Amino acid sequence: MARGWDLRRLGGGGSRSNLPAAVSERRYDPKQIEPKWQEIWKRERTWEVSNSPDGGDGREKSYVLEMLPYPSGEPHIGHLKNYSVGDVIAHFHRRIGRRVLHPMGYDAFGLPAENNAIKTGVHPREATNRSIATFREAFHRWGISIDWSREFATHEPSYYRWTQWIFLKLLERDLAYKKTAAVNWCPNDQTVLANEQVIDGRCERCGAEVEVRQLEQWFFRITDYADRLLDDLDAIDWPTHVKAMQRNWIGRSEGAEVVFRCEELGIDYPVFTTRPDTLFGATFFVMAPEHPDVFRLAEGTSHERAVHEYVNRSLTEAPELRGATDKPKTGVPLGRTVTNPVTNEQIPMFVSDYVLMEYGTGAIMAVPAHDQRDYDFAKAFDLPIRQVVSAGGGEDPAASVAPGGGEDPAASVAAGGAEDPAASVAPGVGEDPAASVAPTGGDTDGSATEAGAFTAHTENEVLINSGQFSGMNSVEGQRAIVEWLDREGKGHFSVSYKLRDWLVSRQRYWGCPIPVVYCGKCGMVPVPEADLPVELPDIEDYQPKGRSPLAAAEDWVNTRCPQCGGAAKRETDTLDTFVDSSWYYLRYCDAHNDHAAWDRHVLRSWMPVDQYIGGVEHAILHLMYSRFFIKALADMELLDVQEPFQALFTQGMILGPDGNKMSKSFGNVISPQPIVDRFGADAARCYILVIGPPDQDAAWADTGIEGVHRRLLARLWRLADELSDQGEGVDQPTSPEGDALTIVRKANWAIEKVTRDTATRFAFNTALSAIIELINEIYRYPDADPGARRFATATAASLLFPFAPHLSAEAYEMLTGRRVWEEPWPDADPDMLQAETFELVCQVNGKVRDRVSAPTGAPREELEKLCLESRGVQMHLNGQQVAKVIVVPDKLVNVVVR
RNA sequence: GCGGCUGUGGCGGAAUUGGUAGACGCGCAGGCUUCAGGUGCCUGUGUUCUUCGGGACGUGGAGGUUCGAGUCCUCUCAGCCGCACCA
Repeated sequence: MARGWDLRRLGGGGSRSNLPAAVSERRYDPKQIEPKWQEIWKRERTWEVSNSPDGGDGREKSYVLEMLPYPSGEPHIGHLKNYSVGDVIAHFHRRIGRRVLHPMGYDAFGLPAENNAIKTGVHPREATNRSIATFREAFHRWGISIDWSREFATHEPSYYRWTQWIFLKLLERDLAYKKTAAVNWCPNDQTVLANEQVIDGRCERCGAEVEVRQLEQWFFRITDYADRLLDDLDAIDWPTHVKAMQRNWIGRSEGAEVVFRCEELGIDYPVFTTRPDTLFGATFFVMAPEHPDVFRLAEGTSHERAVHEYVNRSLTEAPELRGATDKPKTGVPLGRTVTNPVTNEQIPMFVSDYVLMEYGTGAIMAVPAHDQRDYDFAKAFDLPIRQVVSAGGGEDPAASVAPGGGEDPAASVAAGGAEDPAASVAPGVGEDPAASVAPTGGDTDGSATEAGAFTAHTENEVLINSGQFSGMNSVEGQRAIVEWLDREGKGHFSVSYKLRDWLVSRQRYWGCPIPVVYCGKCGMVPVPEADLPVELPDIEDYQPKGRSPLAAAEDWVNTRCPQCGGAAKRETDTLDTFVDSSWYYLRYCDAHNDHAAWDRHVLRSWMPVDQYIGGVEHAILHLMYSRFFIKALADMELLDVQEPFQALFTQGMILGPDGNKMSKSFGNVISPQPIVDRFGADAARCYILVIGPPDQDAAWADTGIEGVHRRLLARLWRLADELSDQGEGVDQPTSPEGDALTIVRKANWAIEKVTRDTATRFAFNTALSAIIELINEIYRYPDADPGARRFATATAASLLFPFAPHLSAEAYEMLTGRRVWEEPWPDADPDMLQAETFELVCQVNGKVRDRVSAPTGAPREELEKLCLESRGVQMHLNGQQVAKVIVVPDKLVNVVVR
């Protein structure tokens, strides 16, 4: 230390004192600083927090959690961002006096390790444990403040024992069940997939085209919770787009179930509709190709053969081709009719692939006048189209649709007469089939009317051609029709969901075994809790062959029935890894409990997670499954919260320097480790946070990290070094003057700014900018009172701690000998937040014409006078009459002239 | 088609409740220190006109409200994300 100081003296030569630092041999060296503090934190277990009952020391709890990492190879830059954001929040909460739980673990089961095992023969456990070691090492080197005492991985028997226990609890409650169903099969990964894991007809993981197979599989009854999953979104502090995605996925629609009877076969076919008000317009009936009754219906009719051909073609068609919304409608008649329950008309039945078996009842009533898809089908098959709802009722219909209805064909239709100016307003409808018929179809005799196929569903709509219901608006009509159907036993109100039950079994090895056995006498028998865990055996051959590789482990498969003691076989499917990660945050609360998954009282002291941080890619799967688990477990009175994650923050992606998503194929992958090696963890963390709002995507730029290193970290270090022996205390000087006052004010401004940006907005980019501004200000006045500079520098170090913990700890220690994380978060001195003068903005007609210095808190009259007298304002008034003067105290004066 | 989001200098981005547009960083230009430097330090940097006083224009576009609009309202254009033949 002494040597460095001497060199500075020599080089400084007594001129401006910002020079000495420049010639110093001592430099900011993260390679020295970072390991030093990491060692201290590890040795002293600084970030551990206890569950002891007296731990209730009056401090408010805060559970800060980043999403469980899947350890594969090395961590990437997205991990660095995720844990940097989380660590800022964890540190900040500690510094403002909360008891913070900030744990870490690993999502250790899963396909990549297993696929690697198939290729290389290395046991998935071995590869996974290696990756875990690499991740753990990285988190240490990044200086993330983790309570390591609670660490675990989901592939450890001491963890999955409880995953199995939860499975049994769900089974007990009939929330886990087995059924044969059409499921998504990935031919590449040789396993089934959950609905949520199929993207555009392809496997989310490997991209292979998914096949549909009829298989017996395990499901969790998440649909029982659809309404609660939907409603409780209102009570949690999540980004709107994530809530929107969940709502969308749950896909609740209200409507009615209406029964259409096939008299010839004497079978009732219920359909679901959201538009029971259009029931009089149902002129035909369509079933999905997968509907179990299609062959039976067609049997003995002249269409039997055509139906077989059509269905077979549909079932073998590639899902994404079949799902294309723009392809022409196809289908064949079934040769049967059903009765429209309100008109008693016999309407023809069809089979068509635009009807989905998975939604509703797999059959629909088709209302071509008011549904685009049905309309397209009716046109293709020359079926009757009957308008039963009229937009706008008696008054000029155009009025209700005209604004913004340009691209809406209804506008031209509703306008009725072609003379109506509104009709000509609708551009670009020429290519729409409806448009060509619209002008003549405007009259309401019902025969040729294909109007309204696209009308919005509003209270202005009125039912027509609907018997006793004609004249009601469509909202009234819906209710009246369904009530009538209900009385007649032909229908009732109903709710439908897009959400399906969660398919949890996988025909793969590297996952949590499902704890049931199959006994010839007793059937399916759950493994008793006392016998858990059912341990995953080691096997020779990982190759999937359409069934789990576990099926070949005969010693393991063959077992005794827990009930009768007879020969039995184990379930060989394993659980979807999303099951493992649906409850891990509970285990952290009580990680070492070996007689229960958790203690309910301990859980009560930590749950829910106060701040969850992760990527949007988990907006549906992981987050929905976890919410389901919590609700189910709460219903079993095993815990006391209704939602796992009270607040959610979704961080944006770090893109490659070229602005593209980082990927090997673009060759734009930035790996965090070389960055940390070169600039240090503090610089890497700060750069990732200063680059922009953390919830937005941002492209990596090497020059940016150099900026942070230079302007923020190295300069703070130099200030601390320079000031370390220029005094003792770092308290705010009692009555600073001149430059010292300026510096002290800036420090207080920064305290206020950093606190607000960090606590309420997650605006870490502007918080860091404020610290840079403070450092710039200390630099700007090298000759100011060292006491003021020491105070400001210590303040900067203190504020920077959540972002750059190593350097901050070092700088703070250089100045004070104390540990910055043991200091309370600084409080801004209100007296220092306002100067005695401010720059008054002088405007004429809203344009800035001058700026003059004015005393803070000056009365309006004085400000008005100052403004009117200012040179710039005088120049622009030149004799015009002042109409009005607006005064905003301590800010501006606007002179309005005519 | 439905739902959600974003448009601000050469670049990333600031701007709290309607009140100085462009904080901070990068880049660029000039200067100082240095044997030298890709280090450090200082100054300047929206566009444009200028008689060097200053003026005009400027937040995707067009209107509107207001003394005053990046911010509020209406319409519109572009891009991104999610879902999608969901009855």
